Amino acid sequence: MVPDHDGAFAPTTEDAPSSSGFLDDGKNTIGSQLASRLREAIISGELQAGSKINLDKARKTFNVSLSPLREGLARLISDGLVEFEDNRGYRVSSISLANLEEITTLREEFEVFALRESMRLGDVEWEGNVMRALHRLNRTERDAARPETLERWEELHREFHLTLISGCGKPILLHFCRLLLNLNDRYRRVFLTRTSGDRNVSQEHSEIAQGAVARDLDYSCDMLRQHIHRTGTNLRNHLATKGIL
Amino acid sequence: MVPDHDGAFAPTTEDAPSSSGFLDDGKNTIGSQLASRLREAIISGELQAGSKINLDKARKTFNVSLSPLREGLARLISDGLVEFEDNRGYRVSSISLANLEEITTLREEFEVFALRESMRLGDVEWEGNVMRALHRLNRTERDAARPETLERWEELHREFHLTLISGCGKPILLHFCRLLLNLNDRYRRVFLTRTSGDRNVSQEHSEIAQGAVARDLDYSCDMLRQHIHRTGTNLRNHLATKGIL
DNA sequence: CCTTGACAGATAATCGATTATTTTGATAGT
DNA sequence: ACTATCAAAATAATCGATTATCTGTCAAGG
Repeated sequence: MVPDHDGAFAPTTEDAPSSSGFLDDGKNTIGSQLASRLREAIISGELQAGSKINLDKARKTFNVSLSPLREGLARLISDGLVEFEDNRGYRVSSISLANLEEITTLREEFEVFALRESMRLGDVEWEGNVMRALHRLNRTERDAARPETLERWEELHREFHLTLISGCGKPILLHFCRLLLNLNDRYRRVFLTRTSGDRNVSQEHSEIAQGAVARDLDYSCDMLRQHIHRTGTNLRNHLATKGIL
Repeated sequence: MVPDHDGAFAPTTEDAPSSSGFLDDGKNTIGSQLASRLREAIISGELQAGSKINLDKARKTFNVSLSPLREGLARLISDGLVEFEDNRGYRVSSISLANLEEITTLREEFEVFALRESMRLGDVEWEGNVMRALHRLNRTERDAARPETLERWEELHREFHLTLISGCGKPILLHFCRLLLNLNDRYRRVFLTRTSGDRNVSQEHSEIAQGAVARDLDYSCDMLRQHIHRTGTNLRNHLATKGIL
C-alpha cells in the first residue's frame, strides 16, 4: 500500500494513469486507441466508404505520429473495414449492393452454423449469458432523435448476436462472425435509423434466444436465419431508395 | 471523392507470385517482402509455433528497420499466423489439436459451400482454370527427399483448391477460405511429408475437379468434403503419433 | 491534336533515435 | 528461507526526419 520510508519518490507502480482515477482496463497503446476511434468513425459513417485515407491529414486530425497511425489502420484491415495497397496507401472499404448481399448470405450460413454448434455444446453459463444479453438489449430503447441511444443499442445488439454464438467453442469461426457483424453494422448505422414498421425486432430476438436455451435447434436456427435475411432485405431496399449504387 | 471499387476484401493482394523465379521483385515494399518471407518461415515450421518474436532479433536477422517489420507482422495477423498483444509483442500462433479440428471443420463447411456456389455461378473460364490447376498439380511429383519439390507441390495444391472455389463470386468467402488453407497448410508442412498409403490424392483431386466442371453438385461437394476430412484425420493421427499435445 | 517524357508537388515508406512499458534481478525486512 | 519492493536491463511504442514512390502538369515531338 502506502510506502513509508524515504525512497526519493515512491511511484507505487500504479501511478495515476489519468487525472480522474479512470479505469485503466483496456485502452493502452496509442495504436489501440486509434484503432477504436477509427473503427467507430468508419462504422458510424463519419469516414465515408471508399474514401482515401490521407496519412498526413489523419496524422494531424488525431494528433499522432505515423507509426501508431499505421498500427491502428493495420488492425482495421483485419476487420475488413480498411483496404491497403503498396505505395498507394489506405482507403475505407467501399460499400456496394454485391458486398451487402454477400455479407448477408455469409451471415446466414456462418452465424446459423455457429448458433447450432452453440446449442449443441454450450453450457449453463452460456445460457445465462444469452438471457442476460437479451434482457439488456430489450430493455434499451432506440430513439432516432438521440444518436447516443442508437449507438448504445448497436453495441448491445452486437453483443447479443455474439453472445448467442459464443458457446460454439470455435475461436476462428467466432472471429469470422464478428467480422461479418462489423461489416453489416456499418450498413445499418448508415442506412437504417429505425426498423421497418412491419417488424418486431425485440420479439424476433426473444424467439431466437428462448429457442436457443431450450435447445430447439431447428426452430432457433430458422428464426435466426430469417432475422438476418429480413435485415438484409431491408437494407437492400434502403440502399436502392437512397439512390446509392 | 467518389467511391469506385468493390467492397471489403475485394483484391487482397496476398499471394507471393514467386512461381517463376523472383527477378522482378524490385516493385514491392520491404514490408510486403517481409510478410512473404515470414509467412513462408511460419508455414514451413522454421519459426516454431507458439514462439515469441523478438523485434530486435528479427530486425537484425532480416536486416530491416522496425517500421517495415511491424508492417509485415501486421499482415500475418490478418492471416491468423501471428498473434499480438499490446506492450507484449508478437508471437507465432500456437498449434493444437482443437485448432486443427476447427480448421478442418470450417474447411468442410466453407470450402464446400464455396465450391457449390462456384459450380452454380462459375463460367467457362473458371472451368478452364480448374482443369489447368488440376493438370499442373497432378503432373508435379512430390519427393520427400527433395524439399524443393514439396514446396512446389504445396504451392500448386493450394492453387488448385483456391481455383476450385474461385468462381463463387464472393470475395469475403474466398478470403476466409484462403486463410483457413494457410492455417491448414502449416500443419501439413510440419507433420506430413508424405501421404498416407491408402490414399490416392491425385485421383481424389481429379474426381472433385471433373465433377465440378460437369456441374455435378452433390457428387463434387461430397468428394471435396471427404478429401478435407481425410486430410484432417491423417494430420490428427500424425500429431498424436509424434507426441505433440 | 495526340502522345511521350520530364519536372515538381504530394504522398507513402523507411530509418535512427527517443520515450514508455515490461521483465528481471537484487535487496531488505519479516 | 520467503516475500515484497525497488532499480536496472530488456523490450516495445512512438516520434521526427529522410528517402522512395507516385501523380498530375506541361512542353516538345510526332
